[in-house]
This record gives sequence, C-alpha cells and structure tokens, in this order.
Amino acid sequence: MTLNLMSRYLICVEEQELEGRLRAARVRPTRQRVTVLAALASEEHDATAQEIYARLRESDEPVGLATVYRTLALLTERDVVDELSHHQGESCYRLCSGGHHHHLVCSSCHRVEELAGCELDEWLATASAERGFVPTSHTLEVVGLCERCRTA
Amino acid sequence: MTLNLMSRYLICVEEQELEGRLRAARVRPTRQRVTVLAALASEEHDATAQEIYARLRESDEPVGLATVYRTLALLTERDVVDELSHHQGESCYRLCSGGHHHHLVCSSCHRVEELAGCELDEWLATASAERGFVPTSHTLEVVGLCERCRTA
DNA sequence: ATAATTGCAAAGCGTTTGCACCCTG
DNA sequence: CAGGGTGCAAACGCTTTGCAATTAT
Repeated sequence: MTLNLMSRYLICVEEQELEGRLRAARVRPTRQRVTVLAALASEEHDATAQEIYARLRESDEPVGLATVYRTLALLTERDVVDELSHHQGESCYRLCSGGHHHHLVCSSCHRVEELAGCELDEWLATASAERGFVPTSHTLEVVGLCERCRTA
Repeated sequence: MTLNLMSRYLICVEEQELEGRLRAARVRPTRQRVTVLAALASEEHDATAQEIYARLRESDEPVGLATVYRTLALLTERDVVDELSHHQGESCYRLCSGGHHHHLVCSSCHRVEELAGCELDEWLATASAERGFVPTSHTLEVVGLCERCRTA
C-alpha cells in the first residue's frame, strides 16, 4: 500500500520530467506522446514501434498505431529519441542521453549500451577530404554479445 | 563497328571474370546471377534491388524480381557484394573490393567511395570490454557531400 | 474558434514465399 | 530423373496517409 503510493508518486514525477523533455523540444505534450515516451523510458533495451504499440494496447492508456509512428518520427527528428537500424526492415527506438554517441547492441538479447565519446570526426574529416567529400554525419553501430548472454 | 566488336569482347571478358567470382563463392553461375552481378558491376554508385530489376527489365536479359532479391541475398551472405543501409527501408547493394572497409556516401547523388583501412577495432574492443561486451561486428556509414555535388 | 492531434482503415512499398515449371548435371 | 534455380503472383510486415472526429490553446 505504501509502496503503491510511492510508485504512483514516482510515476507522476517521471511524467512531469518527460513532459519537460517534450516541451523543451517544442513538442506539445499530449497524453499520447507522454505515454509513448514513458513506454520508451521504461524499456530496458530498445523497442520497435510495433512493440510499443502492443505494450500500450494492453495497458490502460492505449495509443493508436499511427500515433505511435507519428510520435516516434517527431521525437526522432527533434532528437528526443534515437533511432537505431540494426534490425533491418524495422526501426528501433531508444531514449538516450543527449550528445553524439554510438551504440553497442547485443545480438542475442538486444540490450543496448551507449558508447560515449566518439573520436571519429577527425579521422573521418581527413580521410574524406582525400576523396573530395565533406562528411555531414555518420552512424556507427556495434553488434556484439553482452556478458550475460555470453556466459549463459 | 570496331568499337562494337571491342566492347563485345570486353563484355565477354568481364562476364568470365564475374563467373569466376561466383564460382569462388560456391555459387552456381546461372545466367540470371551473372546478369545481376554484371548490372551491379556497371553501376557507378550503389543500387537497390528494385533499381537493378528495373534496369534489367528493359535490357535484353530480364531477370525476375524474386530472383534479383534471392541473388542479392545469396551474394551478400557469401560476401560477394556489400549491403548498405543508408537508405532506410530499402537496402542498397554494391560490388566491392574484399576486406573490411566502410563507405562514404554522397547524400545528393549516392556516389559511394570506399574508405579503406578501419582503425576502429582496437578502440571498440577496449570500450566494449568496459561494459562486458565482446564486439562481433560493426558498421560505419558516413554520409556527406561529394565534390561535384558541393560545387554544383 | 482555430489549429493541431488522434484513431481508424485503407493504401503503399519493399521484400518474401508457395508453387509449378525449367534447366542442368 | 533428381535437385537446384526461376518466374509469377499472392502474401507479408512495417510504415504512411486520407479523413472525420476530437482535443488543446
């Protein structure tokens, strides 16, 4: 009972925090958008649009599939969430800390770790310049096996 | 006329070379497979399955769409061609030199340059180990503007 | 009131698959 | 004649879109 109250309180706090993120990105914090973002925040690994839709469908705050897609597209564009493409044919989404970084994805359980600090820019600029290119962006995705899956 | 003979000759030479690549990959060199590979070889940039299908459809050696897909999947698996995913939702294919390398893609004209020599492995191994991961593979794709598109 | 947002269902699009036919070995 | 390869069309799965209803400012 006390725990119940506590978690209810925490959920409220989190929702306010998420609403803040939305406002900061100039995204109107509708019930659906906060719900989608909360689902993403509670996801240990990354999640596809379909997974989020399925999860919310069974909750007490369902959100239409189209809205899930529209929300994720908007949030990706506004850099509130990261879109990963290690899945081929399906996009995965993840709530990340800000700044440029890359991801380490476990091929077995889909656990995702952030790889902070990218030291590629300098090398890329040099190597690209040799071919007349000016790099505008890059994506690096590392696939591997996490400790738990390796020892299991 | 002489030129015609010449190019005909060159085409034969190239086809034999391509057949060799297929045999080396333990892929039976059928007419369709050689045709798909030749289309890829004559492509200045990278190409999607649909593009290759469309091009061959208008040539005198059409190949069914399903066969194009099956061939590209097989050749990718056998490391005869590289599959790039900078397009989101659609895979691009390219005939590459062997060995591990990355790509520089022009966002305007889709020109692709190979970026030889990848110095990421060491850094990745270290950074991954800190999180208990053992990296098995990685993909780096650099998007930029090529010289021609920048000055145009 | 005005403009943005949502849900639903239909359409879109790239890709895969079932199956009969064909060719090669 | 046995087995892989091919073509066609249908099926698939993810994503987008048109539109009317709803909601926020």
